[in-house]
Amino acid sequence: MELRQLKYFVRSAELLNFTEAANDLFISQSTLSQQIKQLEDELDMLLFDRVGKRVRLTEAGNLFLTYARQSLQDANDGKQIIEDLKGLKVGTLKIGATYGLSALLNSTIVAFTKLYPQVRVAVDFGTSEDLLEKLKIAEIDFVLSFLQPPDTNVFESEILFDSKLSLIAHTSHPFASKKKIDVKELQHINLALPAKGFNTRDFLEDVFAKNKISPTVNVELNDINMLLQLVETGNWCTVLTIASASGRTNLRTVPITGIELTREASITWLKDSYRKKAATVFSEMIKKQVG
Amino acid sequence: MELRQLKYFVRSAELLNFTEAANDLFISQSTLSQQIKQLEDELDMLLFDRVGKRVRLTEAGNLFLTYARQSLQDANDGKQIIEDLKGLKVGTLKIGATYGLSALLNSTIVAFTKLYPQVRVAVDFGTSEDLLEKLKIAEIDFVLSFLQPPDTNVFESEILFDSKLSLIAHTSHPFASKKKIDVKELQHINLALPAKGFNTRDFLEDVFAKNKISPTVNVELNDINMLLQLVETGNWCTVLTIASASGRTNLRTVPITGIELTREASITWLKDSYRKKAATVFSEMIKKQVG
DNA sequence: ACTAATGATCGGTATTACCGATTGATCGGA
DNA sequence: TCCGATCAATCGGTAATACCGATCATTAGT
Repeated sequence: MELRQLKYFVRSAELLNFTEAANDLFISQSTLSQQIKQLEDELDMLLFDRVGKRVRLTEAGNLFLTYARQSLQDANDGKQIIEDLKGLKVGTLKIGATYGLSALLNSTIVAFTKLYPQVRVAVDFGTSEDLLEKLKIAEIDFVLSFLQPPDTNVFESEILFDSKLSLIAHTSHPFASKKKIDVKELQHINLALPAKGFNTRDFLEDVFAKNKISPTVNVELNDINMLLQLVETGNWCTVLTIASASGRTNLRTVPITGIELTREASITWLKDSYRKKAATVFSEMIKKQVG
Repeated sequence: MELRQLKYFVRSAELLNFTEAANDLFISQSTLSQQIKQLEDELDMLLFDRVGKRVRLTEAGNLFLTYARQSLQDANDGKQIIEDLKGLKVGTLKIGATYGLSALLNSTIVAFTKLYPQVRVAVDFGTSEDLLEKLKIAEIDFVLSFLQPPDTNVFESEILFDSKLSLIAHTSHPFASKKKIDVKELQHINLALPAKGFNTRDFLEDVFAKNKISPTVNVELNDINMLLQLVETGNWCTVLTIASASGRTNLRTVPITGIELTREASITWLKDSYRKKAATVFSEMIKKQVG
């Protein structure tokens, strides 16, 4: 049994005339006759009652017709869902992102879902390491992070934009009004920083070590939003990329001088792997947004 | 797109291993690979994500899988319903019968539905002419009647049993206790007969004419059951086949002598037409019942 | 009785499903 | 780090079959 035969059968059952059905299907009458016969042989049951030059559906044919139609319909629906996917009318986009890029991500999500409201967007926040692991097993479509993945055999990265690390303080904080701040001054500020393991934190620790300074870290958190909320109380400052604080009007970013603190935000894909349409489109929107 | 390809795709999606799937499907790995590729080409969309020696479903593949499964399921269900039909687990049996055979019909229906409770039986009572018309356009599966259809090019008949016409009287009626009655004696009885057009009535009229007798016909009815109920009042007698009165204990049948009044009950099919299984089985049950 | 219409059948051709062998790549273990 | 095992893709050849045109048999309508 093949869909081709079902198609021939259904059309024949509708027209109850093999010759017309054959023309309608752009095949010869003999082919149609043979294919119907083949289907009947396989089912070991007559589907049509040939009486004279007329054909009628047998009881079996009538019963079978429903299922044949449905089978064709389902196959067609499958084809259609693929077309919808091409047009981004369905599907789920799974994004992995580090907290530092949540601001950028949020605005892109808003724009994306406006254009493609039927695509579900699932965001997975986590550390770069965790996210790359998930990317490896295709649990997510791509990763937005500041980390450049080392293994270029498995991953494929593209730099989105540069974002300098800077001091982030609430407007009420004494340092908020400063034009700039030297890296060594960080020692005199109460800091709330991302927990160890966070890429930015590890990067910072490296910087601190190299500059032989040891700032006061009162609080460390594994949630950037909570961190920023703490900063908004005015009790602490933090150090993050400028992009991290975008959208929060009551926070000020103060450039840190005395050392190069540029971080490269990048998008990372699984190398040589199929990229779903929604992912490609979304990444293009991100690039446009930052470019 | 063919069911074969969908079958290959589904199994491959389940095992996520082309080699195993190919073995499972009893085809070569190369064939499987080609067929999957062909399906992907038609959909213009990758269904599998080939990464290294692994295959994963793409988002499109995942979406398509549901429909592919359903399409296969429907085709299979169609096949199953045909099998059920062969085993008489579904379907409708449409029987045309003249009233005279209702008693026989009833008992066979009881037996049939006991064996095949899932087959619906629809009985169409009417005159032989009406029923044969319906048989011609396949509205019913066969006709049970006393009439032998003249057109043997269209119809195909088989005699089920002989049933003599006899006088039917209520136990309280004076004639009920007679052992036999001569055809000429009918003139002295008040008769209730089937309406003109009914086969038995037309046959009787012919007999009356040939014997030059004119019995008193007080009542004529186009409903045999009503006719028998009238007879049960004791006011009238009627003339029907013995089979017609079977099952009614308060009626007596009195053989009519002096003329041959044998009627042949027959089953009539549409010639050279497909006979549904239920119809064949039912007719065999009738033959067994009368044999 | 004749004619047009219809489905089945037959022989031949083009397509294609299928296979085995091979290649290229990857993975896991020694 | 190398080697063998594993896996999917590809190629060339073969067998199966979908398809066609021609023809035949039957039938419905004139």
